[in-house]
Amino acid sequence: MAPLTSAKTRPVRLADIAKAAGVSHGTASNVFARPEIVREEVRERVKAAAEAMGYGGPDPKGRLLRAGKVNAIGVATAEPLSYFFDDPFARVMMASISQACDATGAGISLVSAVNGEQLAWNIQSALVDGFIVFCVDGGSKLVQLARERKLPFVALDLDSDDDDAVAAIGVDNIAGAGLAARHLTELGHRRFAVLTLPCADAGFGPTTREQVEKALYSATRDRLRGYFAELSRFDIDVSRVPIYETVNDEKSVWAGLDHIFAGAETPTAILAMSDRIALHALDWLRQHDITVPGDVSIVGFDGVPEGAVSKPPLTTIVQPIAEMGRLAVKAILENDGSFSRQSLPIELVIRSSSGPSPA
Amino acid sequence: MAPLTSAKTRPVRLADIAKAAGVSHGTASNVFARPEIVREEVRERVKAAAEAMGYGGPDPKGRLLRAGKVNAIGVATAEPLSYFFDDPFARVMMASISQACDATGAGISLVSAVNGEQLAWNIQSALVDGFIVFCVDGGSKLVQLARERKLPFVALDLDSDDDDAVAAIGVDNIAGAGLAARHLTELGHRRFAVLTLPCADAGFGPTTREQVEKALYSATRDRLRGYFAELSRFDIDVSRVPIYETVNDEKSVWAGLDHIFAGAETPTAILAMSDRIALHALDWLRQHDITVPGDVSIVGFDGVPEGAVSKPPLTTIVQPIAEMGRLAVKAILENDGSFSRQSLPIELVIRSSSGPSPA
DNA sequence: GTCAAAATTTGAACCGATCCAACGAAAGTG
DNA sequence: CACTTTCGTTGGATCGGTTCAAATTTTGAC
Repeated sequence: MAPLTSAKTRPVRLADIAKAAGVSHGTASNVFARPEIVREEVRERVKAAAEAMGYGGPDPKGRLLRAGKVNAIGVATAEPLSYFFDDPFARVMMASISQACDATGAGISLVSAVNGEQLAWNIQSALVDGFIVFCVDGGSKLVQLARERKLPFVALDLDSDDDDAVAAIGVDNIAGAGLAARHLTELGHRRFAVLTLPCADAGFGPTTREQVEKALYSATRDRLRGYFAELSRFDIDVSRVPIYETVNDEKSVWAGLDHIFAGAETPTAILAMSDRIALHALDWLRQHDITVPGDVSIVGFDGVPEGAVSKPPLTTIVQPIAEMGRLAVKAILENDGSFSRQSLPIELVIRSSSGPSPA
Repeated sequence: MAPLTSAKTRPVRLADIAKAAGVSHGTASNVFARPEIVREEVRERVKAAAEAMGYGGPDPKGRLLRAGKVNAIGVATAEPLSYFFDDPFARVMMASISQACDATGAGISLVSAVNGEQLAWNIQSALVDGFIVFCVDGGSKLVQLARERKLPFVALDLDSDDDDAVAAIGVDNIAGAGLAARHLTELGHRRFAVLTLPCADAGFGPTTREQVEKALYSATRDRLRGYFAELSRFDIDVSRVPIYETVNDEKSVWAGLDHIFAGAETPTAILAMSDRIALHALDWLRQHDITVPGDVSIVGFDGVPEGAVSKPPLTTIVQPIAEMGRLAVKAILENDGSFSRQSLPIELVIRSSSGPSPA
């Protein structure tokens, strides 16, 4: 009773079929990797043996070790994995990253974890040739982890504070935010409110300029700086502009508007730090019979496709998301070490969510 | 300026730091894998050596080979990679797959390719413990490829024809389609049109029952069968029901409706094989001032979240997408070989896109 | 029939870790 | 002080392939 294939495991290796076919493992390997250099008769014999023994082809695990290259890039975020499929910005970015990967034949590994411990492990053990890091929240920890791995990586975000020798691709958030604020002031608006992206680790609520300056995520900081710099230029007292921190979801945005419009002096213009925030705000305003842009104007940030078909279509600062994705993939794949940081142009796209101040 | 990676190579291996620290490679390995069993003094010495030599921790490539398990599951489709981020059904499915993976700490690798040659290679060389196969189009080839890899895999789709011993999770498309057709007939509708998912390899246009029977993707076949079986039961002459094949995008759906509504006898009820089709149809109808459900009723299929907030909200057959994702991941991860195929319940959710026949 | 060139095949080395049986030293026991 | 445990460390085996210089067989020319 020879214990043959125990149906549980697949202990059939290349060496096994080589022996079965009566050739060396070197030749067996060639049959799969470079069939043209092995004599037809032998090739068929090996293939037959493989077939007979239920061999599924060379195991990539083995090849990988020898080759060194995984041929896949990791995309990392500190959000839960589903972030990639839920968030509009992430989706557009991922779509362009995928296209770039498709074009070069590289695969994509999604790396994430909410729990910090787990995240570290996931990054340390990810089988990838490099990382693209989504610096949404807790970005610096991610960057830290990615760097420790000593693999090429690019951060999708330009941190204006530390030009820390970390390779990064992003936009000038300060300038972009300035564009938004300037657009609204030029339309005559003087009473503003700001809906921010997350600053602290969790939670939402009214916040202050000082708090936002401490935000983990640099884009949040820079966008507020951009808004306020421009508003100040128009002699608007930014210390009186209400700032509400959201977590980029419907609930917190609605709570923010509840809060803002409960005040005595309601704004005629809202600066939203993401299109997602702006779109949720549009819903809230519609439900409260506040017309846009009649009563209130709103400008988003990002330029996701949903903004073009919302009601009304959203005026926003569009980032060249597709281009960013493409460059990020390129930076990883063709990593020659030279790449450092790249700032891409943003653009104000005026649609119908902004109009003259009612006052 | 900072000396990040030496950019070219990273020839520093565990063995190198072991030598540098004057310990055996076994001990060096333990320092990283089971620090608690090595004496503190030694541990620190090895860590210091690692730090000094710029060692980024044990390379997963090596560990992988020894461990055998990749701890990642592959999600495969014959569509371009961006399908995962564009298609509403895929997105919901992926979100639930991600959640299940997050919960178990497994990673996700996206595997795809439009080009067949490339697809085969990508599947053969994917570093995963198993595959979840999206059987959208060209499903059988994918299943074939996945099977050859001799790894556990689950197809997300129940093919009513070949219960081919392939593990699969899906819904009873025939019954689901029946539910949709019955709902509309009970509302008095007698003039129908069907918008199908892709059948042939590419292209769209008017088609016939016979053509659809040859569809590559079983869901397309089964849904049509379900529609027609139920309609026949109500003595509707299904041979006169126009069938238009779409490719599940706006362009083909609109072309389909152009075609269908150009006919003499326009339908009062549309059976759409996906919510995506139904949603695009809703847009077309609105633009043509055809009221829904006043003039025309429409029922979708899938139950994607967008359907709940469309105008009007979509009556549809909802699949338990989240549950399917969860089960699929479970099937791969806890693969005990026992699993075969599982049919999940579908449900008719009546919203506002369906109403009594105008006639 | 002989010999060099061309075509194949072989087998050892290597990729970078983990695992484990065996071993040496320190600690505990009688 | 001899004798077991316990603890920490060692080094060889292994995971499953690819690669390449050297060996062997074929083929071709004279």
